[in-house]
Amino acid sequence: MARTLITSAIPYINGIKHLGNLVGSQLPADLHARFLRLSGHEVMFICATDEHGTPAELAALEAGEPVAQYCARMHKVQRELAKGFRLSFDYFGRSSSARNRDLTQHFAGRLADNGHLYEVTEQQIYSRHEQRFLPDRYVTGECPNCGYERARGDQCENCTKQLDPSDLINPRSQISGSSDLEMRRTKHLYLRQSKFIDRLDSWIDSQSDWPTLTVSIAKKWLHDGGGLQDRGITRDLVWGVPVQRGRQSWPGMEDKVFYVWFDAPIEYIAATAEWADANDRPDADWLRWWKTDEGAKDVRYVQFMGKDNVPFHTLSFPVTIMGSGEQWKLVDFIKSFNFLNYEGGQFSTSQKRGIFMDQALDTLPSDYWRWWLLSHAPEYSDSEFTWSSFVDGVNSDLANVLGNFISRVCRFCVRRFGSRVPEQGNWTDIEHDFTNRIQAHINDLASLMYAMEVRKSAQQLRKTWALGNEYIQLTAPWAAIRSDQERAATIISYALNLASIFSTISSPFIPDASARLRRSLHLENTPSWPTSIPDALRQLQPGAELSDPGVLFAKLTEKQCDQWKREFAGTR
RNA sequence: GGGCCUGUAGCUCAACGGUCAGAGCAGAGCGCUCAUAACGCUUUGGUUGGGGGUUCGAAUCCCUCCAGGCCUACCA
Repeated sequence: MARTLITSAIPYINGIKHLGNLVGSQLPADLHARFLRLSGHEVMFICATDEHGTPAELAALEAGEPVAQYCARMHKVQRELAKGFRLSFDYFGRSSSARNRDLTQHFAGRLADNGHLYEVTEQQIYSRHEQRFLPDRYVTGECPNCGYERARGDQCENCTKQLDPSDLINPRSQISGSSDLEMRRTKHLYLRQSKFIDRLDSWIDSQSDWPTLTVSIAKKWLHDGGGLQDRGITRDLVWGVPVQRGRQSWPGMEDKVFYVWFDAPIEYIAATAEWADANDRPDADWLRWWKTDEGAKDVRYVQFMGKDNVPFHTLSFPVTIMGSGEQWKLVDFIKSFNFLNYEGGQFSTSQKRGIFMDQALDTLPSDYWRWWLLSHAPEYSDSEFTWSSFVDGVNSDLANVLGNFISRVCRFCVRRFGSRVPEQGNWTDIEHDFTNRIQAHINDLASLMYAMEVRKSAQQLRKTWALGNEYIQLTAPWAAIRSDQERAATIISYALNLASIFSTISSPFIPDASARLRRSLHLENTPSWPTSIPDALRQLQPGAELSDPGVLFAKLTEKQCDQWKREFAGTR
């Protein structure tokens, strides 16, 4: 059996994610995981919260909570929202877990043993008032270049000049406003990424099928300027994985933690271990997904992420893996996404602009969002959410094409055949023709789904749904039943079987509606992807009960659309 | 500043060197009345951002200009 390991970029802990975040990794990853499971693949689908780093500390501070407590609370919130959107993770872990601590320290130890780490003593801004070191961007002051007063320590937003915090005139802490700052010496560990340029280069070159976006970002980092630079992997923070060399302490590195981008991707591995722990399974059960020398040779590993995450997944994390000298699985395919915009601007977490996951679920069931977002996924360029487009898409695709097909067939059956699947007689040329067309459509759909062509898959699925209405229109059972009861029975049975097929092939996009439809057809909710459509069209037993599923998707009104436009116009 | 990406019908997007540049939505006409006033059929919309070049042939390759987006390594 084919095995696929799927990871979605892990969402940061400091708040509720917006729909742009959702469509950029977790949702398409879920689509792929659901499709592969339907197709009989063994799937391990992993996600987690990314909990370390300065923004988490600051968010906790703002919330007036200890950071560990804040993260635990926000993890639960994000986990519940993921459930609300029906994201079918096998495990939703935490980068603050003991498993990730141990693995992160293990990797650091291996890298050190293999000579890939070195110590650098450098000057860093320290705030005496807050008793903490400040990351460059948390220092603000006057730009020496253009005089802009709120320039950040890493770059001036006004003139875009790259800065060093020591360049700033009248520097102060962005966090407290305090100007009681000084330069302090501090020692950090650097990862020799530069040593891996050639290896990374040939590895990336060997990936002939990666998306342009993924490859071009990786290549730019690899070769621009002086080429890939070494990167500091430790920070002077409290909240994070304590710096250790495996199980050993690291002299001179006490009170330091690993950089969040060092431990975050390791959490993909750690979360799989957390999955094993949570299910009382031995280590071998998670290692067989990750170690090629412990059973993972046949695993295909696919990552989903937004384009901002690409450098860490194509370069830094692979260096961690390669540098360990151990047989950890490298990624086989990276599916990266552009950004989703909102009503002519950007979705923004910091400005709280757009629609956030909790608000979305309070407004409409998850299937509505899943369908629109996936059918408009920003695959090849940024794409745009507007309420009008959302309402049009939902009404046209879900209510009119799919929902109405289900409704007209089921209700006809309930009224004319007493809520039982009628006998399916011989097919005419019409049925033979439609069966061929349906088969071709579903074959194409399967190819697109396997290739992770998200928008095209949605388009193809919609085309397949439309065949249902075309069939009903052409065969006109309401006319047939007046003169030929048996013919009408055949038509309705054929259409009901088609509805059953739809419930299966649509389930990766709209799992709830699919399950509801299966309940009305009294089918078990463990479908598998149909390979022989002629057989699938004779699945339902004549005489089997069925019930009216009701309205699967309510049409959205212009009034609602206007209201939402107003409601979500400002910031939350 | 440098790099990458995008610009195609009113809207959202396909086509990535080769039959009249396609699809959905919106618009128009016809049909149907089982159904969520839904559905089906037909149909109107494009000098492919501007200009130049390469080629037998360009939306597609090259140059240039214009517009938008993203990244630029201590936010994640």
